[in-house]
Amino acid sequence: MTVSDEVSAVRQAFPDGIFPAACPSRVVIDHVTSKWGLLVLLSLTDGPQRWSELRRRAEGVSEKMLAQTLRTLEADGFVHREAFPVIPPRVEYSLTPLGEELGAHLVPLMGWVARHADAVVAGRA
Amino acid sequence: MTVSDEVSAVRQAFPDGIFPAACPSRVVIDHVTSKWGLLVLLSLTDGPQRWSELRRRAEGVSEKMLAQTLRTLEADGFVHREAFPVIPPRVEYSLTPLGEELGAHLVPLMGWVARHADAVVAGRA
DNA sequence: CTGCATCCAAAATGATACTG
DNA sequence: CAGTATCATTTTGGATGCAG
Repeated sequence: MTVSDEVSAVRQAFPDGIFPAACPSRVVIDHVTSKWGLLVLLSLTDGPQRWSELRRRAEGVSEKMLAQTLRTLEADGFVHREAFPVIPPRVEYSLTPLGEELGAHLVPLMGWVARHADAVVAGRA
Repeated sequence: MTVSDEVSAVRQAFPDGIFPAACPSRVVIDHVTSKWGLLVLLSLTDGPQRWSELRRRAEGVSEKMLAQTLRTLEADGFVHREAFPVIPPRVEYSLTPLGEELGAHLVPLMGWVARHADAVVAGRA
């Protein structure tokens, strides 16, 4: 075993070590690891945030992609959207309990990447 | 703090909570969380594997994308490629020490997703 | 068997203008 | 402020042929 005990969890889900194309995990993985999905989820681990704040923190995201990402994550049950009927409009996004669980796995991953990214990029001739 | 201590690691890297577009982490994240990068890395946590085996396990990947993914991960220093000068050709891919570290974070994530994917997908009306 | 190169189709993404 | 609509662009994917 090269990694750890958690491997068994993956093994249970994929006994023959194959990741089926039709597997529901593929869908979720695609959403979570999408270009902006990860950044949005990570931002939200800091607590509820407004649209404009998310747009600012996930630097480079277009309005279209942010809207799409948020709607996807909301449909997946990771993100909660709450709109306040005021003028000007105010909408707050936050993680659901499920989203918090997911974030608990994402944060260490991002932490590791942040620590090693410079070395990795530097190593690419 | 909504998630855990590891948050501080991310905070250190991104003090103002902004994920800069030009950040090296973006590049690494894009590779690691690419559609096939994740599956290839996950497969390799089982140990060294040949091209044909990876192609079979990451169900649905085309030759073009597998080749591209492997070259990217190799350039990043996550994957080691060893070609044996035999006929017919035999090429084995494995995780580098860096890749093992990364895999250690990816496996728990995938485990969690595998356990929740069905519920998530079912919940999408 | 393990790839790389090329062409073409399709999907994801982005810039911009506009609305409640 | 928080989006939507539209169009242009980029990226991705599949099919095919070929080489070591």
